[in-house]
Amino acid sequence: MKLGRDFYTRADTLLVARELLGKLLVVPQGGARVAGRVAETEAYVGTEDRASHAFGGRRTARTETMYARGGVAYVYLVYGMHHQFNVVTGPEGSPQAVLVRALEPAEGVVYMRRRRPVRDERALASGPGKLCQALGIDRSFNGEDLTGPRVWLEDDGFAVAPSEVASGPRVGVAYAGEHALLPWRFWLRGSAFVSRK
DNA sequence: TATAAGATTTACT
DNA sequence: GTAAATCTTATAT
Repeated sequence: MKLGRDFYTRADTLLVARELLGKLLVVPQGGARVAGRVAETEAYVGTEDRASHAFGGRRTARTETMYARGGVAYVYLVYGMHHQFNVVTGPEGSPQAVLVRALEPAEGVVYMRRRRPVRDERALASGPGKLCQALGIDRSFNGEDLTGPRVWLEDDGFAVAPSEVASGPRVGVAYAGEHALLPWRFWLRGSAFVSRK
């Protein structure tokens, strides 16, 4: 079933990041379901996190979405060419989000392959930019309500035991100093679909 | 105004 | 392993 507002608005973003593992990210298109199981996430926590776009309370046209209430999509462009899909968490005015970094293709794989002609299924969505290309997520999804009909996360009963969740430092945030070392990246232990080997 | 660097991926050496 | 592609934002002229 589709995750409701209450899942996202909780205060503990790290908990949301952990619990998103194993859920399905669904983007219906062409009358079909296109979905992947979340294999890797990263938490970006509020104004104190030097790695976060909202560090120090920064507020720009791009980061405005991070300040929305939990349960909306934060989609932006990095390096001028790759989209990143995030889930906003916490209450309105609290800029926190969880970056979805990797998916295991689950439904509508043919639609994903149409946009990403790769041989190995493991390369379809094993990275934050890759999964956006595979699912057709672009900036038009920024601010989209995750309890609405265009994109959402759902629980299909797939259980993830605590021992199956691994954690470690986040990727690509070396500029964040000591905050770059915090174990705020989570992934399914042993999954072949995470972004790094 | 100009420049540098980034929550990355891919192709080529 | 290194480099290129190229939009947004921050900081320096």
